[in-house]
Amino acid sequence: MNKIQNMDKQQMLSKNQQIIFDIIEKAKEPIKAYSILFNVQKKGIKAPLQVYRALDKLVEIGKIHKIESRNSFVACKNSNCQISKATAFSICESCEEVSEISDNKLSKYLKSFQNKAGMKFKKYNLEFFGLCKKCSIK
Amino acid sequence: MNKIQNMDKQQMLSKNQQIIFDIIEKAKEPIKAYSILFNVQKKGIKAPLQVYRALDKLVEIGKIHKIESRNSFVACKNSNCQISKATAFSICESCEEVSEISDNKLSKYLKSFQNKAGMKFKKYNLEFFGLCKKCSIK
DNA sequence: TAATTATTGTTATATTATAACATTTTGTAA
DNA sequence: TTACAAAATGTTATAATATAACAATAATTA
Repeated sequence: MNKIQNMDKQQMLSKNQQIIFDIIEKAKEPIKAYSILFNVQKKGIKAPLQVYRALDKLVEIGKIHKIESRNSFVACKNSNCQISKATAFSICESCEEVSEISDNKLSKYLKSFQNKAGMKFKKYNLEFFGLCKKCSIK
Repeated sequence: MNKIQNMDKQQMLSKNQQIIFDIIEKAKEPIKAYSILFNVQKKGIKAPLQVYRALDKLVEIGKIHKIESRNSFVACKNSNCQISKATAFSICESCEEVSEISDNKLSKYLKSFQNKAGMKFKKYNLEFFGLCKKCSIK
């Protein structure tokens, strides 16, 4: 029995997937693959590839997202999987705080957006950059 | 005299910047840093850092954009600098074709978007993924 | 002309990610 | 319940992407 129940998204996670997901979920900020590796070495996960394989799977099933501009990973905050292929984040360029944006209007607008070239979109990722409230006062 | 006139965007490019910009502009597809390096070695640019420094500058002034999900670079298709901080691309997951989207409604919508958390955005990057026309027929 | 800033050159190294192969575990269906 | 297929794991090596640190030169400005 290598699968462990995880109720959140009706998805069974394997041992390594669960270990790595737990690390990411506990982290208050986006976390990088090699930082995850460092954190799980005491649990027997020794090689980068073990981490990357779990990350790939977790991204695929929408439990985590990759912040492309930062090469880092965050747990999905939307307990229902629905928007795992439609992601938006705000990123503070000063403190590097990242939050997932859930705005129905925005996601509706972007989902319905169709390029003039006639491309059918399956997925999008949007990253906003600026200063968060805290950093803009300073 | 280390600066060379470039009329497009009223921006003087240095020797290395111009060499590297020319490569990117000529390329029909997004091009990666080390591929650029390979292409400019005959012109005396030998080290990755020389490429990355030019890329950083070119991104900063909006002559090129980085496709974050692909770690690659494309020349900006909008001759006026205006939207260099507001970028949108469509990416074919099959043939990897990338096109820059210029849609006034979209950019207007996103520029005016303000996060509920009160963050002021200076910049955004949006990447759509799917199949281009050609690939969706196959 | 001096001072400042931007750019270049160079070596070394850090960071991020995958290839290739062997093995084990899990799910499925005869 | 066995056999087959699919998914996950373990391991070593290496590829690909990016930056640190330092020295020198060129361009701009005061």
